[in-house]
Amino acid sequence: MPRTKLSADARRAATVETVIGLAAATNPADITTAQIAAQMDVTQGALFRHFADKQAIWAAVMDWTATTLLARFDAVTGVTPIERLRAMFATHIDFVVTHPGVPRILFGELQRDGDALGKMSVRALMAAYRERVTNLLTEAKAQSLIAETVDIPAAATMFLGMVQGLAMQAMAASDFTTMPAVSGRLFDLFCDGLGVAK
Amino acid sequence: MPRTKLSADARRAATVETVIGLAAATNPADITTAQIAAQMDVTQGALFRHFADKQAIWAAVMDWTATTLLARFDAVTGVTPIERLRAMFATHIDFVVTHPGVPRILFGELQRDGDALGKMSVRALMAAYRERVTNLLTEAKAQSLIAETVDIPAAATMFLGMVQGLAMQAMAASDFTTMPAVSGRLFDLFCDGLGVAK
DNA sequence: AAAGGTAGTGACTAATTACTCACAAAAGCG
DNA sequence: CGCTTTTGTGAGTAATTAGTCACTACCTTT
Repeated sequence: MPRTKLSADARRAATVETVIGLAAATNPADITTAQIAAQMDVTQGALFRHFADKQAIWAAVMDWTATTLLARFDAVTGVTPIERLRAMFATHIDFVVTHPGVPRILFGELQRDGDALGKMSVRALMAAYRERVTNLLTEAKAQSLIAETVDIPAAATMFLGMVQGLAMQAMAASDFTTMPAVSGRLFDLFCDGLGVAK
Repeated sequence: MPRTKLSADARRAATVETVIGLAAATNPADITTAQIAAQMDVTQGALFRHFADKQAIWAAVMDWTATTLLARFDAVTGVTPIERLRAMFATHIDFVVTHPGVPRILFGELQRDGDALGKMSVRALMAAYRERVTNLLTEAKAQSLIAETVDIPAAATMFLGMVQGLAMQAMAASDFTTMPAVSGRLFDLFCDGLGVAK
């Protein structure tokens, strides 16, 4: 029983936060509405006052993730596009380390069949992400900061792959704390591939 | 009702194949024992004669995957270690394209809590994979085929990340057919990072 | 061909889980 | 304060699903 009632907006936000917290230690596919409610000190029924169904909860989580992550990307600063790319990479890693539940949920949504809502969100997020990376790479090439010959789509795929691979390897090891240490060296290697001057 | 009874071994093998087939189009977390049985023209009860529980089915799938994939890696040929690395990459992509259910199952197992059987298998597979990549990179460096300065652990992480990222992006797009086309260009970029002479 | 072991059946169960709804109580507004 | 709106309760329910088991039918071996 909640000491204080929350407004609908606040309750929804709290739900998203709770779900992400739970996902840090639990397989998202195994998270039940009962578990979420219990964690929030609320009954199960209360959840369905704010979300039409369980899917809507996942959709809200994905929404929050996309909004927050993209906002942080857009807040990134740096003199050269390469510096901004590096900052973006670090920002993303930091986000994942502080919210380990997020990649788990993301991967879980990706598993859904057909065109499920959650999957569409992930797709949109990845597309927006890719676009930002591509733009920075294009800018870098225009400024001759990277080799003229760089295959930009391939480089964008590799950039995304670095983050995703790192996240997967962290999940496999059940340890996200080592990510920041590896990430710098990984980005250096990426720069070598682009022919960035040092 | 099955036209012919199968031996226990054959039935287990058929089950693994069926599950991988189902996972190509269905979220592994949503695959039920009833579905598996139906697909095999067998009753649900029959499955539990060959597997102690559902977990055991996933474990068998992971076993098959690890064995098959590693065997293909070890069968790879090429004059230089770099050529072998490229062949390994292509082999993996080819495997994923012909068995799209496999990465989905793998990602699903990775989601499990704690030290679930399936997760341990994935972990072992990834470790064995990483070891092979590391060995080839070390060999390449010894033969001066790649820059002396290459950060081998980072390069191994990047190699795994390329495959995993590619698989994830294919899952997001629900389209595995474009993978081979991208993979060659991706590997070229990887070589640039290593400083491979062309 | 008879026997014995093995694969498969089919009907069952116990547990879980998303979702509902009539009612209660808190919040906020004039 | 008194009234309305909105949030939360608690006790459901219907559906799904992994796993069981006594029995049957097939296959192989001698």
